Amino acid sequence: MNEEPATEKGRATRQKIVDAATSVVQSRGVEGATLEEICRTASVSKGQLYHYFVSKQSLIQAVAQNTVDKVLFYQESLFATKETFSDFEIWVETLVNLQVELDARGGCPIGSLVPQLADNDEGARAVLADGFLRWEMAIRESLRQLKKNGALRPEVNVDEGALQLLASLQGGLLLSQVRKDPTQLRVILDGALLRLRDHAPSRTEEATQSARLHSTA
Amino acid sequence: MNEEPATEKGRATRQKIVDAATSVVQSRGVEGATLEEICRTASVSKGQLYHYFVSKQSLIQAVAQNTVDKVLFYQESLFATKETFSDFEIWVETLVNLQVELDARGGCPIGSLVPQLADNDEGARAVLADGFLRWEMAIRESLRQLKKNGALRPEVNVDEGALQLLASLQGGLLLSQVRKDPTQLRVILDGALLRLRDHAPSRTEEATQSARLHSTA
DNA sequence: GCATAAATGGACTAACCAGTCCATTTATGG
DNA sequence: CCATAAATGGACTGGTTAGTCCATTTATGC
Repeated sequence: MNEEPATEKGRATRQKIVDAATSVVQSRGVEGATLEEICRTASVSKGQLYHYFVSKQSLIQAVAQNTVDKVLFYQESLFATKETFSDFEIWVETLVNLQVELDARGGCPIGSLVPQLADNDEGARAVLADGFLRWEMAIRESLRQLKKNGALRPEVNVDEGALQLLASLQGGLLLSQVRKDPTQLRVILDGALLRLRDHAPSRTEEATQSARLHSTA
Repeated sequence: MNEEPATEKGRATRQKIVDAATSVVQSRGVEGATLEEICRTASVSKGQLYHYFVSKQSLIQAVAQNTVDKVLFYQESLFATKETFSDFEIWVETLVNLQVELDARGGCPIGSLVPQLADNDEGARAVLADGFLRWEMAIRESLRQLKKNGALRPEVNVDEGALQLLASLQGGLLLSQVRKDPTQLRVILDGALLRLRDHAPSRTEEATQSARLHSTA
């Protein structure tokens, strides 16, 4: 479908275009993003864009893939080491703080693309669905780790838990965005963690973990 | 901003335009919806459209309001009588069945508009935020009723519960849409309901304390 | 039924947009 | 260095779009 760059320079230019397009799509939406603005943002000519992409649609699919890769690179790093419940609380705080910095704008970069692409572009839908699957698996592995460490009771269904946590995150980001209030995300995610936490070990250990969380702030 | 119809016929025409626009926006997106397709769908001329709306943006705001009204008319009816927990389970089944009928397309009509409008159109954002508030209040009232009937323990925080349920619904619809699998919504909502029934203690105090400690930025 | 206002139909425009085309420049491999 | 391929710049086009304008038709109130 697309021209694969043959040289290093070509690959760099292609990536520059995809990054610019990702940024423009994020702020203007898929249909609102024009190739002219993308070219201007990337400091690239129209000829270059069509040298690397056969159509706007194929560029948009690359944008979807790029968005997924960026978000998951970050999220997978956050989920790399999750041993205790307070690690998850730190994760929540990290996400809330990010939304504060962004002024609650943008929502989830992946989630925002879903209503615009899922029903009209099967290729893009598959890319986004794959992104959410990777995300869900990262959460699932972390919960499994927690269980292994005894921070979760064996009866806890980590598969369902991961899916529900991801859904709460998506809904939380949506509500934070529309209400311009990042603290909504905290209340929502804390609630989602709650059910898992009900199965957490004794109050004493919980207090220790809580203390550690608050002292590292 | 808009011309208010002076006659009954005028009001009918205006509504016909808004309904057509709502439908077109749902399938093509805000930017993808053209005034020509809207006029064709409504069987109305360009002159009529601009007789009732000063711009595309003001039409889109009317679409947002119309979408909110339609969804909430339906949802508020569903929440009218909620006495027991199985009433909520029926609510979940109703929503899942609706998504099956729709082939998991469209997602939440209100939620889908958020990424497209919240950051670029303050008027539309306010309309959507108000819609979610009404929705949250309907859920809240139902939970309060449940509590009154003894189906929920007195310690349950219905305010947080309503918000978390709404977030799970939004995230669940998003994931169902992108995965083309309506059953995702059931797993997600059942989990959120279970959380309320099993009555986890509220973490409000701790959450606010955590917020205080972390929001030094 | 008449004067006035509301509603309607549709041609028209200026701007814009995705996509084309091709001449020119730059890199690569032998 | 030379031949070839890759990369670049940007003018151009045909179709589309939001928005305009105005003549005509239809309704309303007195």
